[in-house]
Amino acid sequence: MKEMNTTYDPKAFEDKIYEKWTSEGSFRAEVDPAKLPFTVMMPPPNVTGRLHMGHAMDETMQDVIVRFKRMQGHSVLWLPGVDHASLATEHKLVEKLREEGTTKEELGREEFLRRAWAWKEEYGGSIVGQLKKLGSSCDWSRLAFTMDETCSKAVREAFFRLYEKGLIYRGSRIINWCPDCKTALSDEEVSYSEDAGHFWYFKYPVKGTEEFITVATTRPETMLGDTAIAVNPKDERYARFVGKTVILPIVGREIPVVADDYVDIAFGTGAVKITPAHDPNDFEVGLRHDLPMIRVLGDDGRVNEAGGKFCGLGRYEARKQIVAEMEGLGLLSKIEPHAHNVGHCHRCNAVLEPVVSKQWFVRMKPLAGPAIHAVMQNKTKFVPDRFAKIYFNWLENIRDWCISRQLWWGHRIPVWYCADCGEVICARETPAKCPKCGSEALHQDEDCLDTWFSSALWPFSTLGWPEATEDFKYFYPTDVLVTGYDIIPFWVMRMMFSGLEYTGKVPFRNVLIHGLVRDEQGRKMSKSLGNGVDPLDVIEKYGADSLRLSLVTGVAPGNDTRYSDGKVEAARNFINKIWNASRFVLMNAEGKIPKLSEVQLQPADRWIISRLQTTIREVTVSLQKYDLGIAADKLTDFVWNDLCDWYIELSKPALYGGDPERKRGTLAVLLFVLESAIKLLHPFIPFVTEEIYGYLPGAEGSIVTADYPRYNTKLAYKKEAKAFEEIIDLIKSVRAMKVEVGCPPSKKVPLYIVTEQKRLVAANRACIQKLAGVSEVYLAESGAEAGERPVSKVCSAGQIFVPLGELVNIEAERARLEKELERVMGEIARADGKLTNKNFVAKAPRKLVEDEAAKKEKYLDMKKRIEQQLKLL
RNA sequence: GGGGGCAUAGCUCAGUUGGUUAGAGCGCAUGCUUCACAUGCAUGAGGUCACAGGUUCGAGUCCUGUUGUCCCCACCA
Repeated sequence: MKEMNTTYDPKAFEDKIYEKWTSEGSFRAEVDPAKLPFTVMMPPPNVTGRLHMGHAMDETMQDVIVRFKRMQGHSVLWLPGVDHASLATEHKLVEKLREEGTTKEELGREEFLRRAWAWKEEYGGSIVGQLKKLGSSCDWSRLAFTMDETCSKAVREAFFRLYEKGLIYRGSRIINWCPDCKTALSDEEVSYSEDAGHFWYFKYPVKGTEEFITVATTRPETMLGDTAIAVNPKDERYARFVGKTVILPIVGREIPVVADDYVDIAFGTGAVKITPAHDPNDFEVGLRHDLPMIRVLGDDGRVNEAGGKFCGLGRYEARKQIVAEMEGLGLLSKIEPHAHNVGHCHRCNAVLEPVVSKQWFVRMKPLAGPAIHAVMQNKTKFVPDRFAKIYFNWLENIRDWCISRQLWWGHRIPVWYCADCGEVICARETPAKCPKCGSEALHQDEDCLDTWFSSALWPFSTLGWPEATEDFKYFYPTDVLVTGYDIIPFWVMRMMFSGLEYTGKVPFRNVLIHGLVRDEQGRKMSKSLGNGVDPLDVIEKYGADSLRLSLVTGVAPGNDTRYSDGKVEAARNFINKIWNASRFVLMNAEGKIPKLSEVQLQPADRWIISRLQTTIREVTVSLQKYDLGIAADKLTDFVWNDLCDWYIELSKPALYGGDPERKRGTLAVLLFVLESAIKLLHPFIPFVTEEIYGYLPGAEGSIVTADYPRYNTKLAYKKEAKAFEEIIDLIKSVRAMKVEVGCPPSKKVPLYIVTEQKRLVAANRACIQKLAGVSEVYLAESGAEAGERPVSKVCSAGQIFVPLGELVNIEAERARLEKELERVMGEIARADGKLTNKNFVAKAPRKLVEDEAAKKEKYLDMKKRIEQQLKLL
């Protein structure tokens, strides 16, 4: 046997073990008709990114599930991948170019893309390395990238199909425009924050009168594009103006006063300036009243030619000058401070401009319906199910999805325009000529697709769809998607409707939603706060297993969790415990160790085997329900308390007692329980369990593909285990008693036990001596055998007595017993309360009533004993 | 305005379909160099489960309301 180090040192083996797994192809998924598939698609991290704590938790959860299923005998595919992250990557690249003193326009599309690919190669590889550090057991031979050939083909196919069905259209709508990234965004990519702003009240002169209509605005610069004033048709204050015109100050344009229900009489002045090209509501008003749309802000956020003399000014400079000029004209009636929600770019945080723009959209209503139904019919289940509500809420209020981006890094829109006849051609492959006029003067749409358009296809594009590949047929639909609640609108929803639309099936049967990993004070980890913790630093310090375990323990599904070094330390300490328990077993395991079935089991053996069975059942059930936190908790409890604190201590008399057969039997039990525990733990802490597995005599191959322990009724030993609990209780009682009376733990005292479990106590005499710190164990008929005034305590097995002679303080002892009596009386009263309640006896399950009665008996017995003892004092 | 979460020990959190005396980790107190482990062992203190009603034989758990707190969506120019 190789020697194990005295302390757990993850650095000594984690990397080595991952290499072994890789070289042995342990995570290779096989299409095997004899097995049930189990498929998980990894949410692809962005190429630009570095793994953060959120990823670490997400990956750990997936890995736990996947390793569990693999050990259970499924043919597991956990498919890893990387996302091209169109906007995020391009944004970073553009910044880099700026530092180099150039721009993407200067480089040109081709050169820019060449650089982007180089960037991808560099960062994509680093993400893979980080995932391996964590221990992720994914099939690297199937590593996918959202822009690889297979995925790109799927994107064109999907676009083509939607286009043919009329579910993709091009149109001029108000979209969110980022003047920094210079692209359109979808509604989901806008993050709102409350910013301090102002209301500027402008007076617009009514033509042909001396009167004014006052309007308020938060964006004065948009007045350049005003094409009407709207009032509510029921508003008597303005009724006489409807149908008249006002003269737009500075610009001089004559614009109508229209009546529209959209205007809230009670808000502001009751009159609204209408800028159809720069506000979604105004846009609608404009359509209803057939108003011209005048766009006054260009793509760079500067006023354009339509803005006359302000042309070329930045939007805020224009705002300043316009306000000043209005004031000069005496048309600024007041300024009020006003906090309002302003949309910011998800990526660069710039203030967005709503502008009218010609973009590509996906018609969402027809796609949302089936996606809602599938979840209603439980074809896909959310875990926890409360997230289904959030999902419904999104889909029921969904608006068309703007999918075009004015970017270069991404999937180019598969649409071509004929320069000669203007025909619009959507095709899977680049067309050679115009199908209408035969012209070869075709040019492809300049824009790219929203990154999420390709992500939406991830569960099947990675398997080769639209081809009916073996992988696709075998591994699709996938079993579970693991992701954070913040991604539901971006991704979960879109994969759902995409899967249903293109494959006719839900893309996954379950969605396991988790929360965010926050910092120690509960704040979101963010770059600006600088409070992010790098998982790799933690791994460096504590090892990957400790990080993994700390990220799933004490976490309830869907809830946020806080990261803290303390939690990782606790996990590390636990793993060190496992390590040393293994070391203890292996140090003693010499010679040939018999199988469990060949051994004469002792009461303690049956107890630990029984506890193991219970643990197997509980952990298996929890994992099947994706309750990782509960599973980890049960395992920790079993290994630390039952195995280490009790069974290992109980085994020592047998190991060192000099009876070779007893020793071999105990070792058989120790090895069996240890091996089972290691297997149960493996999904959570794969490295250390693999390392320990390698030391176990008789263990073959890798723990990765070992059989997951199964609950065995024959090994449940329910009765025996319950009986043995009395021995444990007895030992605890002796220890407590010694502490209570101030007897030093090192002082060995004789122990007298009055019990009906004579055989059980006798069989465990050595254990009681060792664990309770007792010199001799006597089976007594009464406390009198322990001499005059022994200290006593009742326990579930009966009553224990220790003659402590001069150590006993009569008064203290009386107080101690009285306190105990009080507690017992309380219990009796409680049980009595239930048992005298006719309704309880009649309606509660019989077992419960019986238990309660038995309990009362037990406490009555205890009461009697304590009272007797008090009399003797 | 709409939707949702959370409120349990000093702190961080678990608590399965309602059912023993509500748990864990950390922290705290006391005592232990016991031959796997001080990254440890033993013993212990600490909780009106936010509040008020209701359903039930029985509520931390289910229902209604209140308060506090956080998040998401929408958004009035």
